[in-house]
Amino acid sequence: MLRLTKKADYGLMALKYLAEHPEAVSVSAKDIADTYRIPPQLLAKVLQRLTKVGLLRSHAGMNGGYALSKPARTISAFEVIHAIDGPLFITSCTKGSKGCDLEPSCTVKEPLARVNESIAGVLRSISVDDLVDHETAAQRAADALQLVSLTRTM
Amino acid sequence: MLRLTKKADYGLMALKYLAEHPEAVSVSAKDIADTYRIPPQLLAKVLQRLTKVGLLRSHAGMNGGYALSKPARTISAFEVIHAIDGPLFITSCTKGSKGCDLEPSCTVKEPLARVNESIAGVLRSISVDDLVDHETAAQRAADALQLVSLTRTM
DNA sequence: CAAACTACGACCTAACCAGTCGGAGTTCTA
DNA sequence: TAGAACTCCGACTGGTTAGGTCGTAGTTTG
Repeated sequence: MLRLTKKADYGLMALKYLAEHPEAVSVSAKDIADTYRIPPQLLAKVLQRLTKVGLLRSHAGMNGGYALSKPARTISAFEVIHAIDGPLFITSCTKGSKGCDLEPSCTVKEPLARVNESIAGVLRSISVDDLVDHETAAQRAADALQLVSLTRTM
Repeated sequence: MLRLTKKADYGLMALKYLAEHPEAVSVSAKDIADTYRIPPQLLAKVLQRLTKVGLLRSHAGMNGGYALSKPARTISAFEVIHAIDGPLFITSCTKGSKGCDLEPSCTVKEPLARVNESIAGVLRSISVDDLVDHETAAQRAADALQLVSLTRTM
């Protein structure tokens, strides 16, 4: 499965929208929701979280809305996902502090933790700006894939 | 969250166990379950799926059990996860055939699909054998991470 | 003041994961 | 040849979580 939540998707879509409309001083959650046919209230919640962590700046009141707080190129997909879905762990047992129950069983988890880091690295390499320019993002991801493949044993 | 299921964890643990005990002709699900304190029936189910896709060979009857159907080095983590959890899609809307409902909204999904490929590449680069030899696996994953990092923009 | 926003928390619902149960088939061994 | 020790498989349950809604309070502009 290994899929990220819809909220994270919505967050990325919204940031992409904002990156595509730099001329707009402030865009309301409703505008973005209408564009992508997303439940407005749900998107609002997502944007609020992104505001809380400082990726967005909000402006209440009439003609209010959201705007990027820094250049799209400096916002990574990792930041967005982390802000919305929390820390990403590929292992199901790694729950914050305590490890696997209380057993010495999980010898498998150590190497998987490294895999987890690799995935985080990939997500860190993608910026919101990359989402806008398809060509660039596709190329960058392809490069990453190719380099990773070099380490394959099979 | 982006985490894989416990079943997948169990599957990897079991394969690791089998790889560590090449002298055993056949290991019962119960033996492995006891070792790792895993619900025996649940593990049995997982092993059955792995058998179905050809990663394991099963032997019914007394003194029966499971054995690897090919060298541990040639079994990737990707295969295991795919067999147990099904195809992995990072995007929540990519459901087999049909795309995002029926809208032109999901322009975000194209670059994310590339990210998905990168992650799959990382998982493909880890073999069951790597899980046994921690040193090697850690090194390989670290290499992969470093290479990926080279493509970062930030 | 009223309209159009953000902000926030409580709530509901449906899906899915984890784990259990029961029964049927298979193989070795005494 | 009977029974023990397995695999195999589908159905069922219970708990968690994601997805989405509702209502209300606060803020800014016209």
